Amino acid sequence: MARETDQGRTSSDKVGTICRALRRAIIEQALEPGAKLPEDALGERFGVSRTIARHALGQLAAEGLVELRRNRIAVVATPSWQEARDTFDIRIELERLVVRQLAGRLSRAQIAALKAHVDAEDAARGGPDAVSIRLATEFHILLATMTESPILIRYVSEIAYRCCLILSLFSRPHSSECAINEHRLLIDTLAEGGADKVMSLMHSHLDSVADRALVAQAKPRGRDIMDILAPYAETPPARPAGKAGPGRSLRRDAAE
Amino acid sequence: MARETDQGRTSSDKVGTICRALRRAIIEQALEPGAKLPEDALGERFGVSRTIARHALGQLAAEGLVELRRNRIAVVATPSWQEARDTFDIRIELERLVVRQLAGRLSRAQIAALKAHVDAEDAARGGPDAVSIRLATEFHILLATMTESPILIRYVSEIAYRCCLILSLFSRPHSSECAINEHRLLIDTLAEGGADKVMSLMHSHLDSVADRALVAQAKPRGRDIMDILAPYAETPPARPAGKAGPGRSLRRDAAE
DNA sequence: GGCACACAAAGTGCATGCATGTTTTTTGTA
DNA sequence: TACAAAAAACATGCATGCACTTTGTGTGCC
Repeated sequence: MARETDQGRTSSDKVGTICRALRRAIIEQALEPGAKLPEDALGERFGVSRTIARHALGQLAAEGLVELRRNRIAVVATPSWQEARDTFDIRIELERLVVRQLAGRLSRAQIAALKAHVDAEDAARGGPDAVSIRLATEFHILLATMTESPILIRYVSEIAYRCCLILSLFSRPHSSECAINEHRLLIDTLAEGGADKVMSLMHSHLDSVADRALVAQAKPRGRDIMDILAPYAETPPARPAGKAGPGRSLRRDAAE
Repeated sequence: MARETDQGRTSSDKVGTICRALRRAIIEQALEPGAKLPEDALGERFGVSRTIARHALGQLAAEGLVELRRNRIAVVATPSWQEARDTFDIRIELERLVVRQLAGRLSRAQIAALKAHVDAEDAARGGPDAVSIRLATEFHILLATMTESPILIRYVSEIAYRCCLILSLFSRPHSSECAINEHRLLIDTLAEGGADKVMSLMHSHLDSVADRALVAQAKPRGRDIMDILAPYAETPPARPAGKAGPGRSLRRDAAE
């Protein structure tokens, strides 16, 4: 009874639970960009009321993972290619900051944890791409966590998740071996301690990740049909063979 | 006009209204760090129900402007000094990105808008510090807006607001003339177009802002009384041994 | 057969009510 | 008077209900 600020075990934190679940589902591409997220369905699935589901969607929207349109069903965010580029630009700067703070200051335990994580990445190489991408992302988040800077952690996490989303949108089948090697190299260089060296290493690592993801600009898989058909729209719909004249709302993909 | 991207301007958007109002109140120091924000009071004040007030608080918490503790009244965030430093570090990198994108690409109208804003800053020089700080912040947000990169705009806005909060916490009476001059110089250099030059200019500008704000680490004005008294707590109250050094602010939250 | 309007189904926007947890006041006791 | 336990007041956590908006569908008119 006379316990002092023991908020640990009794906190239900349903909103947080739903957020985590949805985040994970999104970055593992179980929920593709554009997938609908009705409050009712979420609430029912997680055993809570719409109120909570709604709140969770609000948080996810604040993180940029979900798009919230008024009076319309929320959908998983669908960043444009330009947004994707900008996101990676920001990510590069943020993670340079991370490794700058970390260079030469990691404890042995931390280095071990990082190596263990990369081993896990390695182990997942045979599995589905989604898991590899998630693990690679979580490596970067783990790195950020070690700065113990709440703001940096939050921003890097957020943007890394967004990049995950982007990868699932634009990237073709993911070749993750190189990323894993780069992660190992990153750890070693961090242990050595040259801040500038690690920063440029991180820079080029993320650059190559972005390149692998974004070279093929012309392939926006789950994009809005309006955008996909834009190049074809200049021909008149005289021959409506199923894909010439999109009226208005033909977004009939995704979400069962 | 754009067929989408029309979020929030129309209709009620009560949550957005409350968010904007609270943001402004916070950055103008009408609400000091640590100020309580009960859902009831907010709801009543803005003529909405607790549900909406609660949702708004959630958004603001996601932006880092308010702290949300379970089962407790929400309060305006109170960043630690270390968090403040980290925030400015991030801000520098983000705004370097902004001016990098903008250098040499501003239209005449945009430059005019920027200059007009600085004129407004100038006009507000006699008034209260809070307004000067807000205007200076909004200058940076205006700059970010011109990139037309939603992510960059969001992040810079968020972090600029946080910096506002930090200024109100740590900064002594604000001397804003220099900042205004620096803003003018920034505009001119942006118009000329040397990206590197503008970037380093922005860097030094924000560095000096941070310095003006953060030199006096030992002066956390509106802090929690527990933190304020922390240095004195280690000795019995009979003889408080002067300043034992601020060292660390003890974290009482057991956030797992 | 195609188009427009009307109507029904689905979904969100929001307020309210009750349960639970926290803070403050009251009260009983040494 | 000082102090601690109980209780009232207060505030949040969450579910539910209703109104309004959007969307899908059917019907009548051309």
